[in-house]
Amino acid sequence: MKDLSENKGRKKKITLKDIAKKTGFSANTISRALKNKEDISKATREYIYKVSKEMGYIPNSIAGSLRSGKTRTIATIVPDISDPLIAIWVKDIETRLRLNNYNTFIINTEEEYEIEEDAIFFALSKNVDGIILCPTQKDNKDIKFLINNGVPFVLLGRRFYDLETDYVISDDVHGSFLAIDYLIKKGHKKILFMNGPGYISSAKERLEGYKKAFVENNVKLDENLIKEVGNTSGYSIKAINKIIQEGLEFSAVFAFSDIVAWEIIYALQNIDKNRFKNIPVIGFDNIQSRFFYPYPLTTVNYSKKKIAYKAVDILLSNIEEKFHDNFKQYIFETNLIVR
Amino acid sequence: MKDLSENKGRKKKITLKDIAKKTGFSANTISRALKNKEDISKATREYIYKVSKEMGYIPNSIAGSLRSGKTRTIATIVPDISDPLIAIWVKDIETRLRLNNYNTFIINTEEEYEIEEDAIFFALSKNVDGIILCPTQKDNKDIKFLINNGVPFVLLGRRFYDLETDYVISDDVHGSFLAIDYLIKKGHKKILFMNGPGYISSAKERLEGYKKAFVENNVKLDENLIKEVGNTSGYSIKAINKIIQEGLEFSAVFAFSDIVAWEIIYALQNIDKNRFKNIPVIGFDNIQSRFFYPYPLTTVNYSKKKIAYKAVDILLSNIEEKFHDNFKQYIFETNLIVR
DNA sequence: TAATATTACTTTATCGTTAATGTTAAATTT
DNA sequence: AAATTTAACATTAACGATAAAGTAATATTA
Repeated sequence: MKDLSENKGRKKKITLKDIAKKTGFSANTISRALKNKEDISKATREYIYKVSKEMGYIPNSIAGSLRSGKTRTIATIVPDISDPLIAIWVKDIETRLRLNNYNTFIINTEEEYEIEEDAIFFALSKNVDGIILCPTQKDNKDIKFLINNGVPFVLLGRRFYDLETDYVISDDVHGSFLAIDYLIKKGHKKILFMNGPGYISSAKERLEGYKKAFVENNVKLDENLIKEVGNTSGYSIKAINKIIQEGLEFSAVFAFSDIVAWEIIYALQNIDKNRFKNIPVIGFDNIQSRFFYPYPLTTVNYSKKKIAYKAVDILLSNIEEKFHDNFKQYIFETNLIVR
Repeated sequence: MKDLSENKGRKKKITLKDIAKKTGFSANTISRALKNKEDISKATREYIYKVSKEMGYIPNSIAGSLRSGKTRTIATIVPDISDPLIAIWVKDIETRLRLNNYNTFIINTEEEYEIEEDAIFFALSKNVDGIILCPTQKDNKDIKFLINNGVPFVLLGRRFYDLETDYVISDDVHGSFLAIDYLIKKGHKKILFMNGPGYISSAKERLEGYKKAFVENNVKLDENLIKEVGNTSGYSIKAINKIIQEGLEFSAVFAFSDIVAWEIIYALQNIDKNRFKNIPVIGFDNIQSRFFYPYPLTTVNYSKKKIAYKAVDILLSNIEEKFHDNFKQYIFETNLIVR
């Protein structure tokens, strides 16, 4: 940071060897001194620190990783970093990892299994110490591969029923139940459920909570009101337009996510502001927890920070402990925020 | 992906040597075959491909990088990945890089210069081929360091006036001018400007556009209406509350970003829905371009995808060309979206 | 005081790949 | 038929760090 010379080409990188030559110690001693290992005298350590700083030494962690077998790098594989929920998760993951001297690279799967598979192989070829994965769930071969190869990983937000893995999720059944219970107690019986794709575990569980609320309130459930929407931008708008065109009746909407909820509200306003103005729409995830959107959205909340941190903590403990026989499976509580 | 054995420990990784032993060729030949280099017969190449697939070979790119000096990895250093604008940028960056067989890791600086400096050193120690950086601009020592060490990098969204670098930004002066010109032509004279911190180039330029619009419309500008807000969540809410308590008069608001605009609208609604209902608030960035929020926000738009892609393209061309004497500086056009 | 332990190092080997150079047999040219 | 080129490999060394094992001087203990 001090040597602002005129040299425009890439400078020769300083290595341990260079510091060794300058100080008269061996490269190994330099390494051990800079890594605060034992068997180095205080004077030597301080001297080596001083010289390496003067020389502008930047350790080559690639080389270190090759030898040590550790990269202190985690792959975070998610559907889409530009989804606000994912972005919030990833932010907290990155922060938590950084404070533990780990770093992460992000890969977006775009909810495509092939990209997920590529991402995992890519991660392994980069010798990551572990993987945080929000799986597409369109297949589970790659997850089996991770299990069989003993790669430390943790699932985020989704889980498999036919595979034992570590995971961190929100209590989707309960969250969904709370939302529907609230609506039913407000007198709604025809609650349109714009759920996510059925192969995603969180969608399965939110459906379970939806049904449970009808059963517990002794209200008959109309299966026609249960819809599945994709997660591409604008998908829900088209879906709700079609639903309304087809003449389906409903008095409230429960959406798979806040994003879907926004689209529904957006679409309903566009179709007929007055006609739908008394139709409550409830979302999921409370992505407003860190933003202040002027539109008050009732939504199912849970601590995204806790989920992200827990995922990191589980992964790092697995990496550092090496062996774990009992699976670490966390389900974080959900509550309803009425706005 | 096929060997789903019961082995729970981490499996011995297959190396080029293992394939060499199995096939009878040398490790070098295996490497060259798998990398589609020359001087390998078609039959040999196909045979090696087959065997390496059967053995479940995953290349150790750490080792390859150490030897070749290339990592095909880019560091993306941004203030906060959970900011929707940044998340959109980063998504497009990751996609574009992935399609070019590069990958990226993300570091959040939280707008702190020390973290930015750490991030850059971290990136260099990871031997990245280049850096995409949205700088805090609280200092520029690290940028000078990058320049002097010939590290390929490109600035995203912000630029320095006292340093020649590659950068990609939006036309902030013009975007800001458009917004204010629109408001003035609507009859507004007291336009509160909730700008970003003054040391950020985009804030400087938006202020320039703000002033320009007053000059060109021959309207006297009240310097008291120019405020700077921080970028932590909720900051603008507190700021606008204070401004209103102090009795400052204004008939319209121009915000540094959509996020700030949302907070302003949120706060105004909270204070007195009726009193402020005719106060237009204009944002910047059009983060709704990929979402459908039900609240119509007038905002300055530009192509976030073009900016992100251009940043990647510049960086990769710098990496691959090695030498570039003329700086690549792109300013993308802005327009006003009235909602 | 001899035996042992400790301190503070050094030396050597190795991680897995790939760049650079070397080799051999067959094909081509003269 | 001798000389030269080419194809298709193999061998060696190196990237830069660190783990493991070795060593010499000094300190401690029996």
